[in-house]
Amino acid sequence: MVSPSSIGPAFHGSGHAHGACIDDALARAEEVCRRSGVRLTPLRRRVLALVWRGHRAVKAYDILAALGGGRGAAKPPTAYRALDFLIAHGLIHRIDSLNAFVGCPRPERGHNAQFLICGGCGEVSEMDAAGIERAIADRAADAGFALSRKIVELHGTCPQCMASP
Amino acid sequence: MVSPSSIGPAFHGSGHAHGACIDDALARAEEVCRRSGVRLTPLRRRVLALVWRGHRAVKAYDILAALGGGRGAAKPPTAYRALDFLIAHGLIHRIDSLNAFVGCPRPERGHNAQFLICGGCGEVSEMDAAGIERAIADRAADAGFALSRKIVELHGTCPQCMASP
DNA sequence: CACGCGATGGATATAACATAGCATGCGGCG
DNA sequence: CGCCGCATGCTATGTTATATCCATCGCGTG
Repeated sequence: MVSPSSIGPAFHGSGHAHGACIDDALARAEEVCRRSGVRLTPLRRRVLALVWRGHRAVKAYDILAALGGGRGAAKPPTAYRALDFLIAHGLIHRIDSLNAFVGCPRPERGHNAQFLICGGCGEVSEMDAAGIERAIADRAADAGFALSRKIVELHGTCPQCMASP
Repeated sequence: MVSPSSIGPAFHGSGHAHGACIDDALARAEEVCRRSGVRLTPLRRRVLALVWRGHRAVKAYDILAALGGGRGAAKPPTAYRALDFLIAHGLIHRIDSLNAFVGCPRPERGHNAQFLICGGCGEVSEMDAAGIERAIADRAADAGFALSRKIVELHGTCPQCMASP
């Protein structure tokens, strides 16, 4: 069995009960914030849920549009501030090559991450591959380069999309 | 001795005759275009030279500003079209995490690339590290994921900037 | 030459992404 | 109460990128 938000190169495809993923993510987020002594306010919670609408990267302005349901539409800073908070606490990741955001399935762990991004279905899968990290650390050390942020975004086609074009 | 545009984790710092890097890059580009049967027009050449102004990533709108020297300023599509051409022919790379562009020191080879990006001086160093490529390919294969574009952008501090803060 | 054709790039407009700076409300605490 | 810090809202603006249309140029062919 595979838990709903398991990490690793597990692509979910269309056939899973995604509500559980969202609930799980929100529960983990509550816990992370509680421990850090920061507030997962209703707005931040809403934004987090929106990012978790699927296992795909979500654009800031799509979140903004979803927020602004009522008459007064939400303004960009509202969305970006919430996103910044969620990133700062490791609850979501920014995918630079897409200008978009994806939920982190393991916010409780300070971990390195690499992303597999399917061009077919848009699904993003987060990995923490020790081999990749090691290769990067080795090469940086050779160069005398002190690493801070490591961006590994791998575009391609997931197994499901390979099977059904 | 190190050639001006050698590949690898060689940071250039401020003390090198950069004119040679530019000349070298332009000469390589001429050769690449000649072989591919495409035209390195004056505009494209100018943009390439501008990207090579230093070993740093250059923003599209900075190029645009530099182009628009005369009275009628150049328009965005002019710069983006030239940049797209240069990317398509492997003469420059886009650094997604910076929304910027950097010259490729080895346009003649279809190679994989990883970037070391110094937050101190802004210098970008291109590598082709077999170990990193292998680790990525292995992990993707495990996941049944067919890779297309691989983005590896490593932010941190270069040896020179570590030495002189 | 006249014509058509593909490549190039100029002009206008707009879309998409992101931040600055300031005002307001609210809860905690001395 | 008076003050502070935080979260959120607002206006405005800055930055990055693309769509669409059209003028031009070089070139091969009828």
